[in-house]
Formats: sequence, C-alpha cells, structure tokens
Amino acid sequence: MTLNSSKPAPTFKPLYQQVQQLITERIVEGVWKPGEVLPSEFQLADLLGVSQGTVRKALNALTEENVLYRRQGVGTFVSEHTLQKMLFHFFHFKSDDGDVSELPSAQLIDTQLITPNEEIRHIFELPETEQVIEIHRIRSIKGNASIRELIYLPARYFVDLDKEAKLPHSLYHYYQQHFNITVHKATDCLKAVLANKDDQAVLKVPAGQPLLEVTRTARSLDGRLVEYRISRANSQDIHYLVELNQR
Amino acid sequence: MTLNSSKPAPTFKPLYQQVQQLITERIVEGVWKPGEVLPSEFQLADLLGVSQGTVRKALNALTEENVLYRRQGVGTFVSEHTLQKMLFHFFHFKSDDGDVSELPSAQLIDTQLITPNEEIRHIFELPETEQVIEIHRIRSIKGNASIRELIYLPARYFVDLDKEAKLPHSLYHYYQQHFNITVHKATDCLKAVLANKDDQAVLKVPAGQPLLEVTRTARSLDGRLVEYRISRANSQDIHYLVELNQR
DNA sequence: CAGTGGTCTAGACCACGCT
DNA sequence: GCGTGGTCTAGACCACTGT
Repeated sequence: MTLNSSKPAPTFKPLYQQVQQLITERIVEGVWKPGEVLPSEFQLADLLGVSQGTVRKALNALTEENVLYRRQGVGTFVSEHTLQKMLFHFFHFKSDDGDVSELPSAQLIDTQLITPNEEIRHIFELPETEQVIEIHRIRSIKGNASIRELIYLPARYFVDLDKEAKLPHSLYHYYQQHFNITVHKATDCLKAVLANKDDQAVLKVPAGQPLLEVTRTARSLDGRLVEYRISRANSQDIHYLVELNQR
Repeated sequence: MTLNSSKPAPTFKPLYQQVQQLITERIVEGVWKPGEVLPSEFQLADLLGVSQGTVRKALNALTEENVLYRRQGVGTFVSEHTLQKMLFHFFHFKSDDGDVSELPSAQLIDTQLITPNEEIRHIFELPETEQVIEIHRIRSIKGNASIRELIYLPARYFVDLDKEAKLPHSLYHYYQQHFNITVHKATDCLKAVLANKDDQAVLKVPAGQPLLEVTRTARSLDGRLVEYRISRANSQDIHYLVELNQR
C-alpha cells in the first residue's frame, strides 16, 4: 500500500479515513467539481494503492455525510446544492399545511460591503480592518413574506459578491458554483423574540408579534466558517421542522 | 443460509437488512434488554446462518441509528436512554452561556388520566372511548423555571403511569425501564408564540412574552406513536440547538 | 492471556443503467 | 453486453479490554 509506505505511523489513522480525507481534499481543491463523476472504485483503488473494499468504505462514509452520492450502475458523483435532498437538508422551514408544491422564493433588499461590528468580527475571528458582505433579503412561502434574512460573509472568501445586483434563490448553490465553497455543516440556534421596527416594516406584522429567530453558523467542506445568518420568521403559517434520528 | 432457505424471494431484502430487522424485533420483544450485551459477531453469524461480515454490517447500521453501541474488546450492547449521547439526542435546549455542568431538573405539577380532545385523539388515531395520560411539569435550567411541558401518552401503552406520584427527570429512560418502550425517532415542530395566562403563571413571565413552542411526536423502536409533547420555553437565557450534518 | 470489535484484503456474484 | 455500484463471503491481522 502506497499511503502507508514511507513511515509506519506518522499520523496513524485507518486507511479508509485517509482515503476519505484525500478525496475530500481533492474536492476542496476543485479537482473533482460538484456534479462530476469520480473514477470507479477499482480505478481509485489502483490509484491509491489500496483494495477496492477500502475505497468503498471511504466512499460510503462520504455518501453518508452528503459529500457524494452514488447511483448503482452509473457511478459516484460529487454532491451539488441543487439536489432536492441537499436543499431541504439546510432549509427547515415548512408551510403548516405541508404543501411543498412550490419552492420558497427570495427577494433581495440590499447587499453591501461593511466593516463589521464587534460581534460579527469576533464570530469570524477577523482582524479589525477586514470587511464582510451583508445581504438582506426576504423569503416568501406560498406568497407570504414570512422570513427576513440577514446574511454575513467574509469578504475575502466571496470576492465581489456584493457587486451582484441579483442573487439566486439558493445561495448555497451559488457559493458552490462561483466560489467553490460547499456549505457542509451548520449549527442553528433558535429563540423566540419580538418583532423590532424593521421586522414590522419588512414582514408587515404589528408590534408585539413573536418571531422565530434562527441564528446559523455554517462551515465549508474544509471546516472554515463561511457564513453567519440571522433569520427572523413570522411563524403564523410556517414552522421550523427537526427530524431526530431519521435516516 | 437459513434466512433465505424456504423461498427464493418472498420479501427479497438484502440479508443484512433482514438481520437488522430480526435483531430489532428481539429487542422490542425484550429478549435483549437495554444495557445488556448481545452475542458476539461470530455467535450471531452461526445462530442466523450468515457470515460474520453480514452480521457486522447489520450491527453497524443499528449502531448508526443509536439502537446499539459497541465497545472494542468488550462487546455490543443495547442502548439505554441514560447514556449522555442519548440524553442530548432528544434534548436540544441549552443554556446560552454553554454551561452544561448541571443537568436540567424537572418539577412535576400534575398527572391525570383524561379523555382526550379531538386534536389529541386524531394524532394518536384513537377510538372515541380511549383515554390518554396528561403530564404537566416544569423544567429548570440553572435554577430558572424555563420550560413548561405538557406530555400526552396513550393510556394503553403506559398502564397505571398516571398513578405515580413521582416521575424521574429522564422520562424516556423511565418508559424504557417500566414499559419496555424505547423512544427511537421524533419530529420537533417549532414556532414562536405569546405566553398565555397559564404560561405567565407557571414560568413567571409578563403578558406579551414571546415563547419558543416545540411540538414533538415521538415513535418507539417498532414505529408506534407513543408520545405527543408540547414544550413552551422562555428563551431569554436558553436556546434550542440544531446541528446539521454533524457526526 | 483469551475474547471482543476494528481494519484490510480478495474474490464471487447480483442488480442496475446505459447504449 | 459492459461497466457500475451493491451484497455476501472468508480469512488474516490489529487494537483494545478485562482477568
């Protein structure tokens, strides 16, 4: 085996985990891009000097993590954020009536390059001078303006994104296509808050209206913190859905 | 192989999935109880007439689902709801300051056998006459009464539970120990609401206070709907945490 | 030390999708 | 028909645990 050849135990991880990491790195580097097919199990096995079974274990693990998807008789592919599965993996708001016939739409209000406040700077661990992009938009579900989103991105990772006049509904797919940044993990923190003046204006709700606030920090495939997002939702007709232990 | 012997394809599932199902059934039947050790891979393989690799695949799948846990050099065990991992799998409220030094406590307010209203009866798909148990309690995190819980259980599954004067902090462990019901899957539906009169009294919050409402439906290992729970939380100092794609 | 799960390999055969 | 992933087997060896 070529992976372990030089020294007996410099890192000492199981082979299949090394293969897993190696494949992830190649995707991060853009060698294999979202939507593209990987070499077959046997080709990868030859390439890396391990057995086909070991490659299989690595590929299956990455499939579990939604990095790859496999189609029997066809091949193994790098996941895209356009896949139904991926869209709903990171979007948990649903209409109360369960209707999923139409996708939520997004209306851009404002995009600007700003010098972040203390809080945002601290979250991204940025030096004082560095700037972030702020995106302000509204999402509508079944025609109702239900969610107000404030999205913060480190300007260094998303060069010139603030100059775009239009942004697509699925930002994660946009990140992937234009900046080779794949959102892979995220943490959502939920609270109930009261609508402030801006919320009231944008979501057209009265003072005293309770809103569901979701604060998200999202990391890319290589573990960098790439997005901080605050969503404030009028949960009159929608809810945030969490499935526990579903596979 | 003995599992497939009689007919070539009556159900036609992969062998390892049949093994998986068979093991799950034995746990449901109480043959192997929470905390107990299973036979070794080779013993199970002999018992079921399949190879050790096939048993391994089934056991690993069940470990992924938190039905089992494995300790190298020791054995494979049936999961208990006392395990740290299990506790936090089904309890997503956290203190804002991240302090987890003390577990949340629970104070029982009331337990009664009731004839359910239309909504509850519909959820459980119960006939008109059948009763449910209603548990009302308060959870405190770091000394603050933060969450009000209303829990509904079909009386037929939890015989005489309403007669208990005391209930432990971890109800899921209690269900497991006393009724051999293991909560396995759940769906949480989150909304922001305003505190009603009862909420105000119990949680000691003013009128107009926004609360985080979590409505849970929970299913047991064999897929029965066993619990319906409404939690209303004062999210001043706590939040509901969701991890996406973490393993 | 014996016994358990964890890794790795090699090979056979099946099921599927494309062309 | 061919190439892909999916299943199943058998066996070797490693790493960990408890006695």
